[in-house]
Amino acid sequence: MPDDEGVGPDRELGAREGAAGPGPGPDPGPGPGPGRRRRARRGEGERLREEIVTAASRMLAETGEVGELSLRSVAREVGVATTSIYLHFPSLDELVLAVKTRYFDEFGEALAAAAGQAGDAPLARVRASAHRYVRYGLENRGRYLTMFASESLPPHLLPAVGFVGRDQFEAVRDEVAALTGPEQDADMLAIHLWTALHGIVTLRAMRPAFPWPDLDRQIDSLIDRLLPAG
Amino acid sequence: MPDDEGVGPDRELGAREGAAGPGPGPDPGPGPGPGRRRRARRGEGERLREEIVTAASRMLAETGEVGELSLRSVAREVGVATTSIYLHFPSLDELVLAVKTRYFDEFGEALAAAAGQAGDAPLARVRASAHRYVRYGLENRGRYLTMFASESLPPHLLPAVGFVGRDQFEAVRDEVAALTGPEQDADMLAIHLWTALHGIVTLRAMRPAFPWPDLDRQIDSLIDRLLPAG
DNA sequence: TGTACATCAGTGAACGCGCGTTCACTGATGTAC
DNA sequence: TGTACATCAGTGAACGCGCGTTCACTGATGTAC
Repeated sequence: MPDDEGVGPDRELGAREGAAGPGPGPDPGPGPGPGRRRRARRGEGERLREEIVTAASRMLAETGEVGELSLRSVAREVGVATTSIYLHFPSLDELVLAVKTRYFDEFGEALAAAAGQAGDAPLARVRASAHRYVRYGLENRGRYLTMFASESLPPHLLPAVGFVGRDQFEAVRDEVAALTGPEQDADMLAIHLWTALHGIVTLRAMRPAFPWPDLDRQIDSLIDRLLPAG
Repeated sequence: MPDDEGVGPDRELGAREGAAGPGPGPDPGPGPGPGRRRRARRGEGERLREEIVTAASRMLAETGEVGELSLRSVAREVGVATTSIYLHFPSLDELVLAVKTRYFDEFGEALAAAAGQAGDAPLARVRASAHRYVRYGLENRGRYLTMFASESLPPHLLPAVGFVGRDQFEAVRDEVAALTGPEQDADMLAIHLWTALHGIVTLRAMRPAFPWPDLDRQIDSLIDRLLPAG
């Protein structure tokens, strides 16, 4: 047995009532059923916090509609009393902020990975980042809309965040700057590219009935136009 | 007095209780007060429909959040019983559709007017359209978001609309096609321009804290890059 | 010219629902003595 | 080793609110006779 820091077995997340279930029913599943959730031990209250963020993240990834998320629906999804959310988040806004933070982290990692796999050639890295940006946004529509469709955070929370999405912009800008060299206005070019990619994701998401061209061809054509041939 | 098409005096929209108000109070203003709304005469029931669309349009223009609009809040704004909305719209979705239709009409007119004022030179017309597109979107944030932030219409209504925004795209495309000539892929170029302009509007609206460059400079720079010089 | 009646335009009470928030409570886990 | 107690993690009933939707009703306007 490897060193487990004294954490016993059967310690998986979201575990509810062990072998000593109350009834003969084979469905002790989710929902506010008769069996209470097995409470975390002292010092492990953060486990519920993690479950809450995960559930809210899953729900927002599906709908992308921040306004449709409710405290009660998250509690239901986790299988916990509504009031238990308050143990970890003072309001729904703070929960949404935690979810957004996670989304941006994951998105940033995906972009960095794409550039990393593309090797060292600047143009290849820009292309890879751009394709990954759009593909990620379209494949994770709910996540992307939650990140960018509205700030939907109360003003007092914004300073803590800076402005979200900056990392995503800077990832693109660094690639562009490496590609075009110092004599070009890399900031302006990167803004062109970022806003254009954002427009592609959101318009395709909102107008699926439009006769869009092939996605890869569209992105390549855009880059050919926007960035000086290198 | 110019020819007024026989429409009598005192026929303004939203008129409520004339000189014969019930009480001495100087405030027969909005809200479900004691005085009932003066009912329209026979055959003029469409007047209320117009008032409802206007009120909903005003409310969505302020917030841009379709999900926050409720039947009851619209009725309150108009100063009418909630159930009266049903006299003209079978559901909130149909009302929102009517508002969107109006928004797109107005937006299309603004774009056409901008191109018209720019004269006959293709490049000048493209520039004018592009600047007007972005400026309109930013100055009418709520309208623009209502038009483009989500379809937010039930599937059975979509076929009736085609897809909204097509006129706006085609206005841009026609200008681009006139500018670049037949040997270029005008559709692709117009899509680049449309998605980029859309990205500029929505990202600026959602991320006001970002250090954006001067708007006109950004748009001109974008056009210089996207469209073949000439 | 007078009167009964249909219809048009709109009202208002009532329903059940999901919501955020509050409050007092529970009961296992760990700690002090 | 045993026991009283504090605390941590979570429950569940209750509140008032705005919502969409239903239903029976009202009452002025216009029309038929």
